[in-house]
Amino acid sequence: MNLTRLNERVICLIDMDCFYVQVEEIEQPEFRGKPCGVSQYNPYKGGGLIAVNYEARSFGVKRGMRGEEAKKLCPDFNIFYVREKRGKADLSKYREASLKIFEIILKHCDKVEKASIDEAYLDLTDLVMERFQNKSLTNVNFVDSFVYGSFSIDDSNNAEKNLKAWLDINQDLTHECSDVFLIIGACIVQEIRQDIKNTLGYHCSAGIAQNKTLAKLCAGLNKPNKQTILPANSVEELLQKIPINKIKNLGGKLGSILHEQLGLNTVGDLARQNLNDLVKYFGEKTGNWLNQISHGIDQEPVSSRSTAKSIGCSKNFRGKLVLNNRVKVEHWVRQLCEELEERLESDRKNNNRDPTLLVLHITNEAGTFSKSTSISPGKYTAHHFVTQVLDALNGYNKSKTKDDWYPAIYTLGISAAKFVEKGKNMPANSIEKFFNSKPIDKSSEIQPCTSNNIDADIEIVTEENSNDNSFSNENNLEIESKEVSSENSIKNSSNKMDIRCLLLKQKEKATKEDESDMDADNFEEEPIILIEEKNDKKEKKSSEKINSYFMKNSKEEPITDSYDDIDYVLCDKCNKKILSWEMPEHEDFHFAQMISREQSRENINSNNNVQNNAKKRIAENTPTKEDKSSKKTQSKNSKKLKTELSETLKSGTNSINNYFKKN
DNA sequence: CTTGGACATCTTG
DNA sequence: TCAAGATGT
Repeated sequence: MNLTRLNERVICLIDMDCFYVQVEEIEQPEFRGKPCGVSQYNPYKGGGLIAVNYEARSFGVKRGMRGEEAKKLCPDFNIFYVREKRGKADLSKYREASLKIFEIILKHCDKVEKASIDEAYLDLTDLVMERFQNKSLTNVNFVDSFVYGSFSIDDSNNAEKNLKAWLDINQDLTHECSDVFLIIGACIVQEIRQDIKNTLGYHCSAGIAQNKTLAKLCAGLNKPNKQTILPANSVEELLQKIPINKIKNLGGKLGSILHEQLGLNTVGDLARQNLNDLVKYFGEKTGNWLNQISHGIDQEPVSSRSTAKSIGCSKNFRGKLVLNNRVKVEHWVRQLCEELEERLESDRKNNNRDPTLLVLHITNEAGTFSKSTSISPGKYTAHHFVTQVLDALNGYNKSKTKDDWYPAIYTLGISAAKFVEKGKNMPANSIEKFFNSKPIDKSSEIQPCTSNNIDADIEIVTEENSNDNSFSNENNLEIESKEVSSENSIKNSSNKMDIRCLLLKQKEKATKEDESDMDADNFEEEPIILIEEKNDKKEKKSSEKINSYFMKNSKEEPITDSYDDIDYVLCDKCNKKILSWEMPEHEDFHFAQMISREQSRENINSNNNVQNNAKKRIAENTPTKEDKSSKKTQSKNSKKLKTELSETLKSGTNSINNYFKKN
């Protein structure tokens, strides 16, 4: 037995290149090799692009662009439209394609974690060790592989030479070292990718490294249709210059706190921070995680879970579409519940499980809230959901008149969760429920059946096993991993002192201002996170937005008999008054028309600019958080601190410097 | 001290 | 941006 096996893994991320586009291209091969994109909603604007193939990217077309914008950059740009149902995207075609791909992957490897509709993590350790120990090493014959790092002495810019140089160093594949394991892993990955390509026609990219975070990171280094190996010895070099937000889980708020408020640019900068400071700052868990990840350490296992923990749908209602009366609210509750029922039904078939929890989520001007109720056994129909949801929703309606709804709803979401095996959903509060409704834990699906499960009779075990090949309804879109720019200036100055000083200052300040109920020891343990008030931007623009909202309305919709104005929207396609909550369906109608025209090869590219106006971003009142200040669970002290600090920080351009200046 | 309910918030494509 | 989920408290 070799030591290496005990603490090293070979992990891979496989990521389909512009997945949705590939699905369409395979369906309609005549578009292969041409610049294409898949777009969603707002068909008359050319839609918002959710996937763009590489031919189109070379013209500068990007995800998120409008179809028409893309056409300007690339006149031959082809747009595929996602099917819509109830005013929302219907991704079933892509889910089915995804399933086929995963079936192939699973033929090669059983430790597969579905990370999204087009991404999978594989733990190849066992397979690699098997080949290593059997010495069943196929010839290393990489066709589209890269290695990260500089190994070629003479010409380090030549990727091919570089790879060859690295392979030469690790010529002896019987030599037990992590590079060899990665090479064997990369062979396996190449086989899998080739199988996918040969069987289904999809090309994909992959990263091979020692953990999930690194695999994901290096998968994005060379695309499309390429795979990248990250040797352990190159990790530091890579992280040194990689921007923090490229790391999985640091692409959002936490990442921007590190960047904007602490002035850290690269993972290397993060690695130079003092662990204690990170812990003080972000709490035990996050602080330690940041420290580990900054050194390329990530122990997260590849789980075999292949179904979602919750299934839900939601919709935003912007501008005049806000749900400000009961009719609209009930209409949309029904739509969402129907969709949910539909999706749960197929989930029930595929995954043999029932949800036990129904969750309502809303956003209005007072903030965002959620409320959950339990689902009674057997009551999985839209009808039941509607009743429950409306019941819960009423608690948020302060309107004094029976037809109106106040505060108007901006976002409505309904989801189902807490799945148990089919038929095991027991009436609430019954003791049987406690013993029988074992939540379905997909992470254990590979485990052999053991007898210590209270209710693991043979039948149930069989049912569980039958889940192995099913995949969840995930809606992630195609991954666009941007080229990692290496030109980031590496910040030289260590930031250790910054954090420490900041902490001291905070402490001082807090002690002064809130002496009575602040005790220093407790304070020490409380993580101090620089919360940039999430409403930053929103608050700024809200009043402006309201103005522009009214201006826009008066300009572009001067018509309509005034009394029912609120409920009607003027369709700028056909100039008819349409009930605002029926616009999506109405738009579908125009969309269908347009598509059929397009198919009959009429040129419709240039004729509907005017139509865009009505759909232009319309102002939306911003939720204020005031109402939430009474939350009982929040620590007064830390909240106060955070707010103070964030306000201080907000007010300056360079937050930390500014903080010190002010103090 | 552990677990679970009920929300709130974050991350991602 | 929006929608879907997962994670944190």
